[in-house]
Amino acid sequence: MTTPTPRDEDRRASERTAATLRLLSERLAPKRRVVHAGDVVCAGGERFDTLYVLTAGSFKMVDLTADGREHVVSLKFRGDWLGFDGIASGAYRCDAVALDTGEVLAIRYAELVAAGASCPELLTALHEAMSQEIGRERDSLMSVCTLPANARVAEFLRCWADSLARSGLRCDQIVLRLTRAEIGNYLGMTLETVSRALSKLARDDVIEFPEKGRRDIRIADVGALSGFIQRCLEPSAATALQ
Amino acid sequence: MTTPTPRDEDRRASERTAATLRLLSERLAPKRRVVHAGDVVCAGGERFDTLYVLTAGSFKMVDLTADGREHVVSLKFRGDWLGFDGIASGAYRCDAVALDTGEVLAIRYAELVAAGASCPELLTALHEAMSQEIGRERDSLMSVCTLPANARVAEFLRCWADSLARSGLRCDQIVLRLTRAEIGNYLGMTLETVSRALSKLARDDVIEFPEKGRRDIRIADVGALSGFIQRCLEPSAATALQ
DNA sequence: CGGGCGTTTGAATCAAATCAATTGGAGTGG
DNA sequence: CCACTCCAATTGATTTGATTCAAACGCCCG
Repeated sequence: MTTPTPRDEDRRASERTAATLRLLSERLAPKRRVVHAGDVVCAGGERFDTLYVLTAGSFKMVDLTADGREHVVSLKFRGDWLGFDGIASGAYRCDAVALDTGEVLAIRYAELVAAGASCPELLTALHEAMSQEIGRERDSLMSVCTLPANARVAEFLRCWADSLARSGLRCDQIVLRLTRAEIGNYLGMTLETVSRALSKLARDDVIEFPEKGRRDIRIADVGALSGFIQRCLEPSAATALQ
Repeated sequence: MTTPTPRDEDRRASERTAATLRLLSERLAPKRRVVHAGDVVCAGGERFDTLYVLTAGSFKMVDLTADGREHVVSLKFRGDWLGFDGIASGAYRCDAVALDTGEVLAIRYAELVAAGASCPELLTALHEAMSQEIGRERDSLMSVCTLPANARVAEFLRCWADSLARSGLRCDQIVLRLTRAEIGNYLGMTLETVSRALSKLARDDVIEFPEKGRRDIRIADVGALSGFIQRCLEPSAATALQ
């Protein structure tokens, strides 16, 4: 089971995003832009006029508060759009920072809406992407609110694996391109707690660290992650702690 | 200072939502629907085909997890739209429950998009509302992740007051139509902690309970709430705890 | 008046943060 | 190649903020 066959659901999702990317390319001839780790697209505060669609690689969205602290608010993968938060206020609200090398399509919002008049599928694609972001962000809010630390880290990995699966990529091998501190920032806990949670997951054989450096993670069975999360919620959770 | 003059920003926001409501009414002649406390619009799981715009009253959005627990994920006020989460999946993802009597406009999504072809302002209104929801939800995620319990409750009140201000309503008087348990559920803490935080805020004269029943809250100065939140974050926060 | 629900408040407990020390890997330069 | 630094990560000890458990109060309504 080194390269498990994708679930139907994931395959369909993957095909759908492929179709959307094709549609956008054909109808709008968007500029393609290759990005490398650390590159910033949609800098917070910058005037909004274009949306970006991620065709490869991954991004973190970083919000800066007035008092200087910064916060990772979401992660983006193939098929996700960047920049929606700019439509309402006319300026991007946070930075999109590339985590590895990848590619985005730059889509002028005005052009997209104009083209939408003659090609409703474009609007449908836009609305679905926005709707999905709303739902996705709600889910992450939910898990932050209700799950204990160990489960939250497990859920984080599960989401990451899910996103990879939906992108059509193998999801049994995750290369974390975030430090423990950044993961903690994203999940609302300290880096020590993240580290402890990962150690606990490894100790329970839910994940594995194949390399010496502990940046990449093997997830033999995504279902085991869900199981771990469940165990954290049960009252008799003696095993899922410590 | 019993009825403070609205800030310019709030006045403009209020006018903008009024303009949007007018536009929707003129172009789409949407059905108006009066709701009473407890009424459900957009039941989770129901097939999606219409969006609702709130013209009066307030709503809570309640998400039900697979295992039966429910979670208040956001609050809605005049000018907010309900049902965006249904676009992507074709079904509403959570219940919208009225907190008091109010009114919504029912807008068929298909009609809205069709009318958008000849009246781009309709699409702009839709996109701005969705974008705003994305930004708003991000903010609430942020505060849940980073603020300690006392500050989180203060922030909750500040947001509620802000929303009232943007609706053109007086914001120095809030009638909580949620129990402590529901507030706690929304903010990711227990009802006891909410109660303690409110008591603390009252003890510090940031809020007041004018009535015997402790459901409505006077906020003489919204700025004082922000000050309280700041104090919670400072390292020498001796005063903002306990 | 009495029952029921929501709320407040106190005391004990616990999970996570903080503080602190150590390890480990990557990169640099002698 | 090794010594050195730097930064990320791990792990342990301690503290603390929030939950849990428990009791009492207040309000509403039959």
